[in-house]
Amino acid sequence: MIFAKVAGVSSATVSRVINGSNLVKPVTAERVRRVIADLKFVPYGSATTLKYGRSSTYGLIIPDITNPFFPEFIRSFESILVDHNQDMLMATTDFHPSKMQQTIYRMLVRKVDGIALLAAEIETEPIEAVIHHRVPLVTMDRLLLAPGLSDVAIDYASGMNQAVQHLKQLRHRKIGYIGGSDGPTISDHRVRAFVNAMRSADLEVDPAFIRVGNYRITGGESAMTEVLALRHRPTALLTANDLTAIGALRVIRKNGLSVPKDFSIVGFDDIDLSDIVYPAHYDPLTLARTCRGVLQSAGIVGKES
Amino acid sequence: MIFAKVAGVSSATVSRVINGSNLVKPVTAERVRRVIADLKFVPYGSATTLKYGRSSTYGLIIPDITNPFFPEFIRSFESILVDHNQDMLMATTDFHPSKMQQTIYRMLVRKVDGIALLAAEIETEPIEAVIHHRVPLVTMDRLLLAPGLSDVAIDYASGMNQAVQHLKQLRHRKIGYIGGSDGPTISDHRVRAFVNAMRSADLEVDPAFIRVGNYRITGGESAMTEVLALRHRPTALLTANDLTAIGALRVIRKNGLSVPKDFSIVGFDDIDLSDIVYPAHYDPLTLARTCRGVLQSAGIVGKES
DNA sequence: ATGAAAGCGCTAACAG
DNA sequence: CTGTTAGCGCTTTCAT
Repeated sequence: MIFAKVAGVSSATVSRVINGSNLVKPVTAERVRRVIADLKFVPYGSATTLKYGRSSTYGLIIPDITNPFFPEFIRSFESILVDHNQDMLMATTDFHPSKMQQTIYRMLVRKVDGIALLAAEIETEPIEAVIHHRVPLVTMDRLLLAPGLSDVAIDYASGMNQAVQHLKQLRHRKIGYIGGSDGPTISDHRVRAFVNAMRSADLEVDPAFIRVGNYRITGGESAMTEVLALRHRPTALLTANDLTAIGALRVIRKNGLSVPKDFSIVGFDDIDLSDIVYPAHYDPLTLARTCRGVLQSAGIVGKES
Repeated sequence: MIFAKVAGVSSATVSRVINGSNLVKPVTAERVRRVIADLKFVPYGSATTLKYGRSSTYGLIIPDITNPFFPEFIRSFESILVDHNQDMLMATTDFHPSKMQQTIYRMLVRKVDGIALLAAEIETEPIEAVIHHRVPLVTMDRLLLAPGLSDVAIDYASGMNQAVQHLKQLRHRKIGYIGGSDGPTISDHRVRAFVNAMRSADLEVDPAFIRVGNYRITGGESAMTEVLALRHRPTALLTANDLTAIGALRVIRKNGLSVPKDFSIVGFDDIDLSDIVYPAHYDPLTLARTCRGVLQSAGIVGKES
């Protein structure tokens, strides 16, 4: 180590000083610290990673950073990481399973200490790779568990009940639902929760009022267009997430109708949007707790803190 | 290498196969590939990083991921990185200089191959550290250059001219401006561009119409509150970015006034918000070009592609 | 209280 | 065409 020679010590001593070992004579430590500052010495993280297989880096995989829910999540997630001196490797899948596979591979190469996977694409292959390499993995709303695989699930039942009750109090009876993408994914849970909530509220579910979206604005738009084409329309709509709500809203406005006069729209994320009624389902606290759950499972945050 | 023995070759050969060297007999290569797949072998990136000092990772530092401009930027940035098999280390400063310093340090430890710094906090010390370690650094709108330091600047003059001309055509004469944070930062450029644009349009600049914000919704709100308290009000407002515009909008609505009836508001980022007039200044193309500029300077993208 | 040395996994140079 | 080896920087054990 070239640097150590300048300080007149061995690299071992430098290492000890940097890691705050108390085995170094204060005078020596002080001298080393001064040289570190003078020479702007920065250690090589990769050497430590190589030696110990830990990278102090966590991977975060999200489907779509354009969905305002995710920036808020990222913010909390990163903040917790930073507090623990960990870095965040972030990647977007854009809903492409192949991108997700690449991303996971790259994260394994970088030896991340854990992965939070918020993308719903149910590709089991890359997930198995993660488990095989014993990298803690936390998914969201997949409702699948396995050794090395945790899942943080949202309590849809309660959220949907809140939303439906809220609409019922506003005297809505004909309530529709615009879900997430078709297929055997998360969205099922939400639809089911919606149907159950309607039953609990003694309201009838009209199948024509249940539409499929894609978690994005476009999905909300096309679903709402379908709804407007119906002979009998619902008077209120729940949506799988807030982007879907925004899309629906746009179509409503484009057609000269208005919220809340002609329709009530309830989103499902508590994104910061005015003019719309939200049950605070994913409120900041819940959000932070979710993050904490993710990181607890990954083992970097203790159960209490 | 334990793994290499299973395949009956040396680690060097495995390395050659992985890196696509043509010095390996096809039969051998095939056999190695099969074992790689069977054993789900994933190389240790940190070993390569240690050997060559390159990590194939780029750092992206932003002030506030809650500002919708940044997710859109991140998306483009990451997409270009992924195309080049690079990873993204992302960090938020939340406008805290100390966070920025920590972040940069951590990125140096991780031996990132380049840093894109979109946060405006003008702390020269951490920036000097980056330059000292010869890590390519690209800033945005700092308008400062140095060896190893590039800057991608936005053409405010043109944007402001577009905006002012647009408002003038709508017959506005009393146009105000809500800027970014106070102090000797970027926002200066924008204010100056605004004043110049007004002059070019032969419109008078009323100092009372020029207000300070903070690039966030709250800043737009308080500045707009001040504006509403004025005896003579402007009829149109330009804002430093879109969040500021949203804040102003909120206050306008809260006071029973409306856009565009009582005020015209023009934001400055082209975020996806309806109901508001935007000159497409940071349109997707411009955005991508900006990213490309950032990455070109960092050396991972060629001048033409 | 400090130094010497080994070893983490990879790859380029060299030897065969 | 393939194997051997050195060395990247760090930390820890073992000497001293």
